[in-house]
Amino acid sequence: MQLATWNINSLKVRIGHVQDWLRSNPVDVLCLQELKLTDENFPVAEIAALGYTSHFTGQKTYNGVALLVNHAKVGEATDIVKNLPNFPDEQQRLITATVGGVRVVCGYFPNGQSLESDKFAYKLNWLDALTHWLSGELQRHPQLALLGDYNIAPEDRDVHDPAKWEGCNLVSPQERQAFARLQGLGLRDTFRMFEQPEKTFSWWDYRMGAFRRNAGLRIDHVLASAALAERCTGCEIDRVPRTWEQPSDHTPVVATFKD
DNA sequence: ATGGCTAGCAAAGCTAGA
Repeated sequence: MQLATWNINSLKVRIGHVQDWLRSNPVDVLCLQELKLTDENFPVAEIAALGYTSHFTGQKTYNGVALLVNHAKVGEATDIVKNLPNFPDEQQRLITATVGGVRVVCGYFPNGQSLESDKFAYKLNWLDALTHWLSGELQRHPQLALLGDYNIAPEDRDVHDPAKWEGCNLVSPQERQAFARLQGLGLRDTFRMFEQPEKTFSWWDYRMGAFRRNAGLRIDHVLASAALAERCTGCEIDRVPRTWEQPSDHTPVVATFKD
């Protein structure tokens, strides 16, 4: 079983990239973030033509998340939950479903903007609510994966220039503690279960030739519950779509699990 | 390299992203 996550930064602009990527990477579930469109504008037919069922919760302009399910390989998704039941929120940042015996949680974590911002407090509150909700969800579903754009680089080796970024939004101690609390639930960062090339990142700024200089961050993650992590045989970041014309600033992360 | 892209909204520069 393969689970993937990709912040596509506007599904309207990137539908062609999603189609191209899924044709060469027919994963079982693809989690998308930053749809930036309302539900009535979701390209259900284009995704269905690829053999995937779409489940999504969108909003105008911002946020929006989706689960694309390869129904021929893993069957249809069940028990779909949109957003955090314990955190009323206008912003559409979470969608969860059971697919192929795994509870798949797709999240677009708040960015935070800066440590002084109200958005940073919102980010920490959102992370707190997510952690509490997940503790119950893990009891109900021992096989669970949390995929998405976390907007957190968990360690300095996930940052191209740790000195420059020290204490900043995305790498601050508060955010890394929140990430550690997720790990405290038994969730494991599948990427770090395996040997990886140094300076492997999942996001590069559009500006300043950041991709060319590999000046990136690893902020997109696949975390797996203890029981699911036992089945994990690999986790890779696919930087190829970042080389395509008019790319998303994020690139897909794919985790593979034994049946 | 100290936001110097990009997308959305809407019709010109704003907000937001990370």
